[in-house]
Amino acid sequence: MSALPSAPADADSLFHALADPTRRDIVTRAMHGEHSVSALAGHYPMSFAAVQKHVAVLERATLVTKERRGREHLVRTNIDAVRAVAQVLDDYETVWRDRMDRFADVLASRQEGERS
Amino acid sequence: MSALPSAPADADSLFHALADPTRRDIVTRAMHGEHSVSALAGHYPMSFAAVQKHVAVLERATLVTKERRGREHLVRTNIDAVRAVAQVLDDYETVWRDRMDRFADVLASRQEGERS
DNA sequence: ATAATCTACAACCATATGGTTGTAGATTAT
DNA sequence: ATAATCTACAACCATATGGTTGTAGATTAT
Repeated sequence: MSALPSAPADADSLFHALADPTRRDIVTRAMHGEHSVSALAGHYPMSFAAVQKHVAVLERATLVTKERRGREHLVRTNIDAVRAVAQVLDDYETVWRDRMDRFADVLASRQEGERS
Repeated sequence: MSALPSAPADADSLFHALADPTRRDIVTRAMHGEHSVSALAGHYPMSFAAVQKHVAVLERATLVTKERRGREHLVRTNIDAVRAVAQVLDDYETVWRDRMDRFADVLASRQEGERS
């Protein structure tokens, strides 16, 4: 569907980036619209530098991108990276489901055996 | 569907637990069947104690459960916790989609205005 | 009974992480 | 031109993290 403007980062960076409530909140805000780093910083009880670091972590994980507009750097969520993480989890789900199916097969063939 | 044998942990613990390749591998192995902690430890180039710590992190995050069988503690993946993480990401996806829909509406009504 | 196996946990260490303040470079506003 | 705003980054600090070895308690095997 969408082109790949930046290949998603490794699972390590992605999960680590999402393992912080401030960063998850930034991802949510940056989905609803563009925000400068200082606009974002205004929402959190910490220094601008701290928020800037959080944005940098998200950027390294490809979860957000920054576009320079004048002296501001607008932060935007990269939904493809979110989807990449979801994909990892869906893969787990698939593995689980396959295993359940095989398990059901074994049970079924056992019942066949008992019946005959 | 499935009952809740243990309420999933907070998103912080869940994402953090998944942000390590060894732990993700343990989750995968423990989906395919039960493994004792030492059986798991055999697969990784680190001490038993290190693996035991990884299992403890996964257990605190509710991603695995341990059931004692004799002197062994069998580790099993809790698929509901995996689903809980997937849910968080699906929520992002939903928010994004809603935003896209509203955006499309705005564009459509604008075109209406131009046509009339 | 004794030895071996499995797990838990303490103590320790190096590095990563999340926060701080301060300085400096770009850009915009006055 | 000068001041204000926005961002980047260095230096620093306390704590968390991922690893280690060692000790000890349960359980199983001999």
